[in-house]
Amino acid sequence: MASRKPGSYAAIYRIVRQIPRGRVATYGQVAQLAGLAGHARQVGYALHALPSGTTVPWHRVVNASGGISLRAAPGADLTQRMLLEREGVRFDGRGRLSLARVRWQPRRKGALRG
DNA sequence: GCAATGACGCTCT
DNA sequence: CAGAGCGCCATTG
Repeated sequence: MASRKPGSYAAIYRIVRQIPRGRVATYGQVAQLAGLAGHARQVGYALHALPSGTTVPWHRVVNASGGISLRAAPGADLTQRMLLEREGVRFDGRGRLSLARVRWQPRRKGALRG
């Protein structure tokens, strides 16, 4: 099973929790922020191990295509989209969102005037 | 330790 | 912009 290895996943969950409302982040972005640059797959793997009563806004994590990746749950993708729309995220006719607009921009330590 | 899998990303067409 | 193919590496059996 997914095994309880929150040791590394903890870093991933920490990043996902930093995602504000109305914004989304890609797996690769979360991975890099978590220190797992290049290991985007592991991010998805970590989220996959999330329980139902998790406090992690996993629905704010999407793939680099700006779309929702299919998963084991037969309707989970719809749930994610619903949650995102509820936060004001607009989807394209093909079920994809404008990453250029909703992409979460984490501020670097220090100086990013913005 | 080897083989197969996966909530992905990038490049080419 | 959209679709298809290859590569990346950790987790699982």
